[in-house]
Amino acid sequence: MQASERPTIKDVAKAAGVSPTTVSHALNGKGVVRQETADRIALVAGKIGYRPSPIARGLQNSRLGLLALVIRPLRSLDTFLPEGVDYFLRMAGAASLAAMERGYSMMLVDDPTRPGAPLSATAADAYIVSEPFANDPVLTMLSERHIPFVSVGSDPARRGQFIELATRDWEETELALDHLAEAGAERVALLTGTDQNAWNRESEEAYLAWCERRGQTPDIAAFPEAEGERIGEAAIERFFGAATGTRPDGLFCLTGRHAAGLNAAAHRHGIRVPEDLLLAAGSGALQNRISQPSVTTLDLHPEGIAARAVEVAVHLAEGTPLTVPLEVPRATLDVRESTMRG
Amino acid sequence: MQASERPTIKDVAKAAGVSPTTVSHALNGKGVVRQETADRIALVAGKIGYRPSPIARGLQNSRLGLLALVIRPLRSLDTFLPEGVDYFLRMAGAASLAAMERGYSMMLVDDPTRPGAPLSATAADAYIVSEPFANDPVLTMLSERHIPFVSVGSDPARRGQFIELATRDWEETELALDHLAEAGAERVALLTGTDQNAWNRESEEAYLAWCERRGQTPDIAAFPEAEGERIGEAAIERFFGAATGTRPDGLFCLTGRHAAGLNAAAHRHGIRVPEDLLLAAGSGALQNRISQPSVTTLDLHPEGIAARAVEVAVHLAEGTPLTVPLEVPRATLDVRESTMRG
DNA sequence: GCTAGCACCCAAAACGGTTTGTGAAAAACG
DNA sequence: CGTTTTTCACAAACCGTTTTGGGTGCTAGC
Repeated sequence: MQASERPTIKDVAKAAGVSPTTVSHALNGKGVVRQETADRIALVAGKIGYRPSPIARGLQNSRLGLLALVIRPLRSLDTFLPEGVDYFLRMAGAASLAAMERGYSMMLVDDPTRPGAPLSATAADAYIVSEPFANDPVLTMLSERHIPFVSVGSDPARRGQFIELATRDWEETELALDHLAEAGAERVALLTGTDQNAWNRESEEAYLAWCERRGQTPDIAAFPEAEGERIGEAAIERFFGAATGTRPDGLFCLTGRHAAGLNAAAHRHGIRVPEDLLLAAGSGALQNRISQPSVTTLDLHPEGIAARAVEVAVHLAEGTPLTVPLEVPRATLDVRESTMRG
Repeated sequence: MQASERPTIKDVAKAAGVSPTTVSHALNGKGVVRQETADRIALVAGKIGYRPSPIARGLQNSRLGLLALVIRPLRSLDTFLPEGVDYFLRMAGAASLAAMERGYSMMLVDDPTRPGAPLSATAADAYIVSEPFANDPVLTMLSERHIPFVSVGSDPARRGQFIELATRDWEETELALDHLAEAGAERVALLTGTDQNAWNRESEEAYLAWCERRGQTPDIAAFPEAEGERIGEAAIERFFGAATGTRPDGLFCLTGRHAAGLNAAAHRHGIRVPEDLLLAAGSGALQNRISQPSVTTLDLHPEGIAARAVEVAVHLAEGTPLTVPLEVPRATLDVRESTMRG
C-alpha cells in the first residue's frame, strides 16, 4: 500500500474483486448492482480513501461542477476599492456558499476575454456576470462559445438579448426618492456614477420620471465611481457652490462611497445633515452605517441576489428548464439618521 | 461546419490534413514540426475557433490550472460581515488577479472538508488557506491527501509544520503600540478577538512583551469578532466602567470593526478621541477611514499578501523550488485623527 | 551500395472515470 | 424439460488531450 499515489477506481475494483464498471455503478447508483456487492464496494472505497477525480468525470460531459462569478469592477482592486465594496464581498461570499450548497464550486474571475487569460478561466459550466458594461465583451464571448451564463443586471446596450436577472433599479430608486420626499425634501437631486451600466442608467430614468410626476426640475450630477469618497468637495461645490441656482434639500446618491464623501464634506462646509440636506445612498451599507450622521441606505441584499443567480446558473449548467423568477429579490431601505429630522 | 459542437483537436487535424499528435505538438511547441506545417495548423486552428479543453488537458497531469482560496471566516457572511471586510475582499480580488497573471484561475472556497462539499472543491492544483484555525481540519485534509497548500498565518496549534506565509503580527503590533506611546499614551490597553488564530495570539504575546519592556501593567480584553461594532458599549464599560481601576489612555484594537464600535460608543459617553483616548486599529481600513474622528489603522496590504501567497501556491502546484521569501510584505500604519493630539 | 543519422510525422497508449452493449447464470414460464 | 426473462457483472468504447515509441524517406558518411 503506497500512500503517495491517489487511489483510482481500478484500485478499488481490484481490492473489491470486481470490475471498474461495477465500482462506478455501485458508487453512483446507476446500473443494477446487488446490494451486497454495492455495500462491499462502498466499504472498500472508504477504506482505501478513494475519491473520484472530478477531472476524469468532467471529461465525459465536459462539466466540472464549477461556476464562475465575473465581477466586472474587480480589476480596480489593484489601486482602489470598487464602489460598494461590501456589496461585492457579500455577493462573492454568498455566491460561493450558495454554489457549494448545490454541489458546485465558485471561481472568481476578472476578465476571461483577456488575451493571456488561462484556459481554466473559461472552463466553468456556467457564468454569472455581475453588472456587465454596455456591449460587454465577456457576454459576447460567452455567447459565441455557447457557454451558458446569466447576467445580473442587463447589458445596457443589449437588454433582454441574453438570460439576465432583472434588477429592480427603477422601483428601488422610487423607494428612496419617495422616502426623501416623505422625510420633507422638496428639491431632490441625484448623484450618479459614470460607469455605463444598467444601474446608473435605469436609476437616472426612474429619477427623471419621478421628477416629471412631481413637477420638480431634475438636478443630476455624475462623478466617477473610482473617485469614491474623494468626490466630496467637488460634489458640494457642484450642488451648493456660488454658481448654483436652487440648492437641493434632498439628495439620492447612488454609490455608498460617494454618499460617505459627501456626508463628510457637507459637515466641513457647515451643511447640516439631515437638517439642511436629507441624504440617502443607493448601495454600500457598511461605510454609511457607522458615519456621523449615519446614512439611510438601500440594502440590495447581495446574498439574495447571489443565491438566485447561482440557482439560475445551476439550471443553465444542467440544462434543466428555468422555473426561477428572473428577478432579484426586493431591496429594503435602511432608514438612518441622515433622513430623520427631529 | 456545424457551429453547435465545440471543435476538438481531431477537427483541427482533419482540416489541416495531419494527425492529432502533430496538432498538439505544433500548438504547444513540443515535438519537432516543420515551421510551415506548424503555421498552417495554427491558422486552421484559429479559423475554426479551436480551444483545447482544460479538462482533457488536466486529465494528463492532473493539473487544471486552478488555485483555491479558502477564507475561513467566509461562512459568517450569511448573517453578518466578517471582521475586516475590506481586507478579505481586497485579498480575494487581488488573489484572483494575481492568479490570472500567472495563468491560473482562482476558486473561492468556504470549507472543502464539509460532508456535502462538491468534488470540484478539492480539484484545485494548490490551496491558499487564509488565517487557519487551531488544528484546522482543512489543513489536515489537504495534508493527508498530499494536496499542496500554503497558509497565510500559521495554524496556531501546528506552527511551522506546514508551508506557511509568516505574518508579521509581532512587529506590526509593536509598530502600533510604539506609535500610541509616541503620541502620548501612558497606559495602553489591548482589545483583541476571541478567534483562535495566529493573529490574535501573537499580537497578545507581542503586547505582553512590550508592556514588560516598558514596565506597564498589561490590560487586555477579548470580544468576539462576530459582534463587530456592537461591542462598543460593552467595551466602554469594560475599560471605563465604574468597576475599573486605572483607565487606559491608549487602546490598540485588533479588528477594525471593534475599533469603529468603540469609537462611536466613546463619543456617546463623552470620552474624547484623541484627547482622552488614543485609538489605533489593527485591520479594516475602510470603516475607520471615514469615521469621525478617523482612526489610525494598520494597513496590512492584503493585495501584497495575496500576490505572494499566489506566487507560493503556483510554485507548489508546479513543483518548482520555492525561492520566494515566506513572509508577508511589511504593513504600514496609516496615521489618522484618532492619534493626533493638537 | 549499405548503413547512420536526421527531420518529420503518426499510431497507439495513457490519463480516470462513465456509458453502452453483451454474456452468463439464475429465475420464471409454458 | 426447453424457452424466455430477469439479474448481475464485465469488457470495450468513449470523452479530448498529451506522451511514448515507432516509422518513413531523405541526406550524409564510408
